[in-house]
Amino acid sequence: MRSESYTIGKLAEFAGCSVQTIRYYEQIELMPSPQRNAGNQRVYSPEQAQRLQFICHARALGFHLDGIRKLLQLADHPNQPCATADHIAQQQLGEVEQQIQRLTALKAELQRMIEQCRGHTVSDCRVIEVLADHSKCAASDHFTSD
Amino acid sequence: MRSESYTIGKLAEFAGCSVQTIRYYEQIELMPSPQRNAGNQRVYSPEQAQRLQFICHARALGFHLDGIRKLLQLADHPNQPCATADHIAQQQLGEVEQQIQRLTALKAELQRMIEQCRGHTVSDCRVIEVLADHSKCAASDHFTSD
DNA sequence: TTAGGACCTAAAGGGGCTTGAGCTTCAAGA
DNA sequence: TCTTGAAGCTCAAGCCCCTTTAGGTCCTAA
Repeated sequence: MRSESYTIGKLAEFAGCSVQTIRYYEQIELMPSPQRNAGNQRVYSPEQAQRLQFICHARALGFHLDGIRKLLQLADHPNQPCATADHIAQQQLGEVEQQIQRLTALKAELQRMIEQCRGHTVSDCRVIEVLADHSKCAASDHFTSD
Repeated sequence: MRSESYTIGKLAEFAGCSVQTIRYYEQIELMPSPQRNAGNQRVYSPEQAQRLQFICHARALGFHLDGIRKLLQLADHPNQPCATADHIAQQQLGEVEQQIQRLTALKAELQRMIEQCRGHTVSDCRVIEVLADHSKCAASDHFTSD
């Protein structure tokens, strides 16, 4: 086994995911089936390691596996225009921004709930009160979004 | 059928969830099995409607069903101290804050990626380049978090 | 009466893994 | 050389939180 090849464990460490996840990616054909050694264990090439790193990085950025599949196809054809990649990234950015907005609204409401908790018994606890009664929620707009 | 009772459809509308979701909550015993009318259709009381509203509101705030189950138990015992409810809400707030931090970092990276895309062919597209090479990612800290 | 909307059950699907059972292989130390 | 324990293997099921599908029954209004 040459130094520039990886066992599945080393590859997982390199790319920052779990061994099981790698096998899962192989199963759904996001990663190619690698070579095997004499004992039937997977042996990965540096190119395959790169590919997995790409996938894991994109996942960490929140891309869906579908989007990643498209990006990988693009990466395999470097002479095509990159409008599609840009589009996928833009879409991802949009989703992330929406999610941040939504979470920021939730954070405000949670904070208000917690701050107002008069804190003795459940019966005068704002946390439960607010959850029980939608109208006591100051910023109820976010329920309609998404 | 009295005016203050709900069919499952009306209840779904009232609480802001789907009919199937209500049946699912019944199945996992988050909602009680309601009475049935002569035609075996579910008939909900106002109390049950309140309970579902509580659940849906909490879900909209991102609480897990497990946490909601606990909150519901608390709500059923109004004379207990509310520390547990407060704790669950605090925990939820912490998770939301972390998520916002993570997403904000991702947003910055996505924006940088997109802005730098020189935009002609895939071979000089920063989107793909950055995804392929972790070291080209300026703020790579967030991969270790969580 | 009839159309069509709302309801029923049971089971499968989905996304993206994770866990578990029950095995084999590898690498390092005694 | 033997042993031991980590790492690997396959296949299947589980997880979260629903959603979808199939194939029916019931209700309501025209």
